[in-house]
Amino acid sequence: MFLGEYFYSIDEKGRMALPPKFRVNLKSGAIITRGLDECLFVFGLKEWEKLAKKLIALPLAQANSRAFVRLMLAGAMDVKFDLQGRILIPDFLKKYSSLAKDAYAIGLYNRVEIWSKEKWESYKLKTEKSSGEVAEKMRELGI
Amino acid sequence: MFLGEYFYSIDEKGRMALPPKFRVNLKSGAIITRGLDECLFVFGLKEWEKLAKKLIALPLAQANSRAFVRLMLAGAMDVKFDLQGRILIPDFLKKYSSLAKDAYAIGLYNRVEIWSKEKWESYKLKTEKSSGEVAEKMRELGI
DNA sequence: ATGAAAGTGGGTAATTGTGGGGAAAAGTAA
DNA sequence: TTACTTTTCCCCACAATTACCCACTTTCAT
Repeated sequence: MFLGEYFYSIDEKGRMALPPKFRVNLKSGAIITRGLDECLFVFGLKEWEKLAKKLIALPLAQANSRAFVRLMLAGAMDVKFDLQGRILIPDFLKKYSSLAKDAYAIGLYNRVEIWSKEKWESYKLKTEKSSGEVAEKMRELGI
Repeated sequence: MFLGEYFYSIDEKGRMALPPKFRVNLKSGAIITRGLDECLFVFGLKEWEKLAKKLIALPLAQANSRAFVRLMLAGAMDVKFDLQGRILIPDFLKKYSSLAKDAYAIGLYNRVEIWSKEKWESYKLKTEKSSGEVAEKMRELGI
C-alpha cells in the first residue's frame, strides 16, 4: 500500500530515489509508464499484470480506448533499482512528464505517481481551493 | 472509541503525544491525513481501510474524482508511535493545518482530529456562540 | 507520602539522499 | 580484428536526517 507525498531531486544522470517504504513493494519488479495528467505511473509487477489484462480487454473499436491503451502499453518500461534505491527514468518519459531537477513521488494505494515539482504543486493548489467540492465528496463517502 | 479534548505541545522534532486512551485503539496501526476545516484526521487502520476502499473504487476516468483521490491518498501517511506514545507529524501536514508549537487532540468517536491551538479555540468560540443554529441542525437530523 | 504513569527534552546509532569514480559494455574507425 | 572513444551501469562514500532509546520532571492516584 503506497501512501504519502515525498520530494526528491533527479541528478544529472537522470536518477531518482523512491521512498524506502515504496521500495519494499516494488523490489520484486516494477513497471513505469505514462500516466494521466502528465505524470508517470509506477506499478508493482502484480498490479501491472492486472491492469494490462484490463487494458487488452478494452474494445478496440473505440478510438479513445485505443489511444489510452497505446499510451499505457507503448510507454511502459521495467524499472530497476540501484543499491541506493534509485531508478533511472527513460528520456521519453521525462519529456512526457516535464521532469527536470525536482520531483514528487506520490503514493496512491496500488500505484506510485511521479510528478514534476511545478506540476504537482499547482495541481494540488487547484484541488485544495475547490474545498467545497472536497467536503461534498467526503460527505458522499460518509466520512 | 475516541472522546474528549486534550492539549499537547509539539517539540522541535515535530513530535506530538496523543492521549493514552487513544493510543490503545491506534497501536495496531494508524493513518494521519488531511481533514476538513484545516485540521488533520487520525484513523485506526480498520476505519482507514474502509475509507480507502471507497476511494479507490471511484472512477479513474473522471478528472475530479482523480483529483479528490490524489488529495486524500497523497495527504495520508501511516503513523508510528515511539515508546513515549508520540507520533511524528509530516511537514506537509503541519503546513496544511498551521501546526506550530501547541495543538489539540480531539476524539470524535471513530477518528481523532488534530488542530492548532489558535484554530481550535477560535472555531470552538464561533461554534459555541452559534449554538442556536447548531440546535436547529440537530432538530433537522432528528436528534 | 509514595509509587506509578504521563509529558517533554535530548543523545546516539542507523538509515537515507545524493554525488562521484571506475569497471563493463557498446560503438567507431582504421 | 584491434585500438580507442563513448556510454551505461554498478558500487563506494559522505553528509544530513531520522528513528530509537534513555532520562528527568510533573501529575495523579492510592
